[in-house]
Amino acid sequence: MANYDVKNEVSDKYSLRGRVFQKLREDILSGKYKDHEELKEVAIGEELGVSRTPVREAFRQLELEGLIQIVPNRGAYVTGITAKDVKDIYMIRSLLEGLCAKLATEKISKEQLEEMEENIYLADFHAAKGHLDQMAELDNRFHDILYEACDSKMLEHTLKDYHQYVLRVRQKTLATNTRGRASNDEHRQIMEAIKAKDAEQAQQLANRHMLNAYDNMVQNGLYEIYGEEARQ
Amino acid sequence: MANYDVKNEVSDKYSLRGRVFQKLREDILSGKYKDHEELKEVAIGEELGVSRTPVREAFRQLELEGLIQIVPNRGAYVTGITAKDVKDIYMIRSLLEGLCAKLATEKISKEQLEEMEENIYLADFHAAKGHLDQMAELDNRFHDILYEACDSKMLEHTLKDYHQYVLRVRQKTLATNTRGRASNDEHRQIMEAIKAKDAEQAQQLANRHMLNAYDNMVQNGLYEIYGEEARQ
DNA sequence: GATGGTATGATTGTATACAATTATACGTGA
DNA sequence: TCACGTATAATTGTATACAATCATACCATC
Repeated sequence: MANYDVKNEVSDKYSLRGRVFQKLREDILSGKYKDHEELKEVAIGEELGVSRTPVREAFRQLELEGLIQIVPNRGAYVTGITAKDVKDIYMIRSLLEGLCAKLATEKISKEQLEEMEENIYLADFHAAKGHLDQMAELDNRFHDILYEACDSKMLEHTLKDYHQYVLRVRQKTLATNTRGRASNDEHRQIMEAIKAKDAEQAQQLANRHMLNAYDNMVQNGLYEIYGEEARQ
Repeated sequence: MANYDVKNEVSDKYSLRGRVFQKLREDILSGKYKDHEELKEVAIGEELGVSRTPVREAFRQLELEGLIQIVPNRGAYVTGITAKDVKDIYMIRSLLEGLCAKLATEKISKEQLEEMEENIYLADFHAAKGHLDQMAELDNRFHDILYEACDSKMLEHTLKDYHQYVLRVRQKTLATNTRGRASNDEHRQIMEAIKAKDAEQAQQLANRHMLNAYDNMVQNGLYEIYGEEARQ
């Protein structure tokens, strides 16, 4: 069996296809391409200096991500992310992160638990210093550890997808320093429930953690970035 | 705004790319291609009588579905579905179908509710007659209605993905006539809870419906189809 | 015999050419 | 003026050619 890189993020960064995919995803999520806008293969290709082939392949991936819709022989149309989408994602994630934490309580390895503790410790440090970028990075990593620790390929895959999806929003959320601290405290509680093998508690805490993150986001009015018409 | 077909299933059936995608997905899920098997573009292309281009595009989609893993400049390797995956999917679906039913209680349209009632009525008829194919078809449709009725693009998308994923297993499950009837009775209960606007009840029933479906599957030993090594 | 390097073949990555389909513009006839 | 059909252009769908990368086999060297 080939010992290929299991940690390989979906679609490599260094092929043209991968770069086109990442670029387009970023541009759609950031709002550069508006809802229902048509994406033309040659135009995108010329803009990025590549031929149609990698662009087309990226389109096929974006379609499965739900970011564009491809109509045969017609074209590709942007299906942007709306405020309603964000709300729904947090609702879904709330349930699934809870499940994930519950499963992780049984399945987590010693190494993963240690990395979690280290993560939280470090995050305390950066919170005190006001290092927002590092905070965001550590927050990402905390959740990734949790996803990996649940020992479910399916759940991990789904959660990582959603995580990616709302990443842009979430990073702005953490930029409010108080939420950064509160978030890390919640991480600590989750970690300690897992460490104590209290699956029920871990589930509830992870569940709440998501709902809190969403509430905070709403309070700070971060929906603005998606424009008025995205509002439900 | 272009009035493109919103019901368009992911990847059209009639383009070469779409057909290759469907064929490969079917072959992977049915076990024709074993775990870790390498898929070669030219070989697949020759087998299906198409060039590499549609095959490559199908590969990119399969990767995002998690059915294969593409290693840059090396190749595509099958990531089969294991018994553990099926178990995890039902666990996840149990939560999400519950959420979906809860949301649908508020959002369902009169037309959707009527189609549901008709669906259940028809399923009773076919159950009595022992028409297994129609039962399976109606079961699929019941869940699709529910997914559409929750009025959440994100949730609908995720649930449809998972539904597709386990479809092959599920159809065999319904083939046991008693489960077909029981399943339809559960559908009726869910529908009536929605009709009575009892969201909490709808959520619980949908939740249980999934767990029951899984239990039944395990009892009937349907994991066999994935071979011994798939068992956890 | 083991090790390492090079040549060769196989496979994927990308670009481009051509075919099929769809959208648009224009002209004809009522 | 409007409806309709046809021609043309634009765009996507597919096939193929070429480039880059990787795996393998073979041979030289120790």
